[in-house]
Amino acid sequence: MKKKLSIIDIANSLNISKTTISFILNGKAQEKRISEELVATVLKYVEEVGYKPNSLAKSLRTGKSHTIGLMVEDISNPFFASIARLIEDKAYENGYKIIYCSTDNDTNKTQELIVMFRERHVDGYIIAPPEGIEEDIRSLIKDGLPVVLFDRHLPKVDTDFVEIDNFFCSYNATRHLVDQGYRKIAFITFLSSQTQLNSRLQGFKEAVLENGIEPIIEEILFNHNEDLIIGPITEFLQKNKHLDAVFFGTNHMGTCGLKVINALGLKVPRDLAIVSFDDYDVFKLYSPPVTAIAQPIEEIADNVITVLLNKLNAPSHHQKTRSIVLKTSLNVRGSSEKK
Amino acid sequence: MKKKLSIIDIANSLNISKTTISFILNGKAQEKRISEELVATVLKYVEEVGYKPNSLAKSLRTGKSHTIGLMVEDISNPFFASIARLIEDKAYENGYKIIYCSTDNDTNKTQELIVMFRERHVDGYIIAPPEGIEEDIRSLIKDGLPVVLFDRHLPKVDTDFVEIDNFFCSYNATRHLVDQGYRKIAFITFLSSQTQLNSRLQGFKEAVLENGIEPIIEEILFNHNEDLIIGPITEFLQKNKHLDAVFFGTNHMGTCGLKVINALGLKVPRDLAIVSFDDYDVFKLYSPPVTAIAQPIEEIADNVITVLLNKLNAPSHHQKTRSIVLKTSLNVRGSSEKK
DNA sequence: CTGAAAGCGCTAACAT
DNA sequence: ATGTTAGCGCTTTCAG
Repeated sequence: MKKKLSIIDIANSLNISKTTISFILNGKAQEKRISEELVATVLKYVEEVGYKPNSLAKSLRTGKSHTIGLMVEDISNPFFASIARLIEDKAYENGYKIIYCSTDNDTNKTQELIVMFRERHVDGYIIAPPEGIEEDIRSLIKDGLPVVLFDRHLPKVDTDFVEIDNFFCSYNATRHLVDQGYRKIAFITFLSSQTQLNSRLQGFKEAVLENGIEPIIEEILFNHNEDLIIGPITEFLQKNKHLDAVFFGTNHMGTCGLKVINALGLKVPRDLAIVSFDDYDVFKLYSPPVTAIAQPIEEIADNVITVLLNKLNAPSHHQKTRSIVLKTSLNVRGSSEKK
Repeated sequence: MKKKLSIIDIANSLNISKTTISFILNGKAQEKRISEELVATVLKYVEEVGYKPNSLAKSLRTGKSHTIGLMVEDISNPFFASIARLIEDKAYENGYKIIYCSTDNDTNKTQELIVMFRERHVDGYIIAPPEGIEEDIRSLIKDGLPVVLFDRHLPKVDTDFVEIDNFFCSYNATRHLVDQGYRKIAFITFLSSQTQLNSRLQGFKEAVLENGIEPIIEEILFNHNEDLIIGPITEFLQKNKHLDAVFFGTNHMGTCGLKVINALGLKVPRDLAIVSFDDYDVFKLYSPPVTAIAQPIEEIADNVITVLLNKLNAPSHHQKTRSIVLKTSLNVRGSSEKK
């Protein structure tokens, strides 16, 4: 119906040059010393007819798309979904829109996705990187594209990132189990060299070894399909009946673990005490409620977007990279009651 | 580093016209009867130097952005997060990317978001519409933009939509409670005229009235803030101690309800039987596990994207609109055991 | 203070 | 079968 109008249409209607309109619309009226009345007229007219600049043309010309690419492990994972929600809000507040994708921790998929984001000319990248993606990230940075990693980082790449103090909180949670009297503690995690998982593992080891306890570790292949996580956990728990506590390295692992525990009819914490990473409804509502390490989701999102916006608005691209490490809290609940 | 190359660069390198390149790259070689060898040469060279057409320029020229706008109520809600994940996958498979946003069921916010999506020239819209958005949706359709609604629809707007049989599954779940011997059944829902909520309410009413039971209904203001849901539920349950069963109208309501039930120390199902909409981990893992209405998430996503892609590829824009209504299943569990 | 004009990279009608 | 060229709508330099 109503034909999309362009800057020329409105220039004609107002009998002035489109340059002037452009200047006014881009806040350069002052700088270009355009009369206040003209500015007012133009603004009023533009508002009246509901003119919206074509952002595609604008992007083509300026090279900025005002789009941020967000790559998470899996948007349906509550941790990433919550982060995405918060990042979305902040981004929109600042005039950026988000395009997102789930990497499934798959390096190839992630590479393709990065190519696609580049094609789409996203202005900045927020990535929870899978392993093996170092080269691609480095290449982004080399080309001057702002990148912020979160949840984990790449030790061999000098980038900004924000994450939590994985070693400490894992160490701390393990100590909690020890303090509660547990001795046969297993750490169940994904088989991966991702920094966050590795630090969590180290934190666990440190805490048990320090107490003269032999670490028991079960590493499961990452898979989006729950059955392929539940299966191995079941097997593991059945083979290790002497365990008195389990520490789950991620929320997904924890949820799957609870399913297994229910299926096996184990009583928590009598048969098995439990601690899990990430605090969310499932853990709060379980009976007994599950002791969990709560990540400061809002703070993470805040920091990620702040760092990225800084880089986006940076006059020089040569600022120092920032590593932000945030504190977590251990929410102690019934699942790790004193033995 | 490596300067972004354009179609002209490669035309020059190969000493042919950019038109030819464009034709070849867009699969019009046959149609334009370009020699197979030339096609091969070009394709090979393009691959070699890693040339990627500038999609911005392409979009500006063609008017297609290959982007789909996805508007959900809240991306951090597990139902919407799961749907988003599935839609994302399908869209990427078909060469479309997703930009998404959370409406919070806020009409004004949604209007602004629609304006933004239009500015960004998204090719198609997938929307879980809030109330009062009829005019804006109508205007999208009038302008020839493909729109598919899901989860709910707008009775006064003739659009494609996919949703579940809310009336029936709600009726059915209520009957289940009645069959199990419950008589003082409350339906707790959000105060809203959204079709899915309304149908669920009607289904509940029908089922209880049919059995000579007085419907008890609690309607709570929609809010993103959990405390403002938990508060009213607490109050309601405390004032209505004679209840023997509660039916929660959405997953969020159900989760909040469980928190209240835990806080009040009520035993399920002895003190209160429970049924909730949407089946997810929290309900499966609760003790006792919660009887829930499972939506066919994958089917919903499949249908949504199929319908939208159809419209996107449609030769004519005058196809009939399609209303797709999918079946759910009632997963009966311990929370609604026979009284 | 304002306007003319070049050009971002691409597509497609039109020419050859 | 392949090349020429006119824009898509906008920003921005350069001239008044």
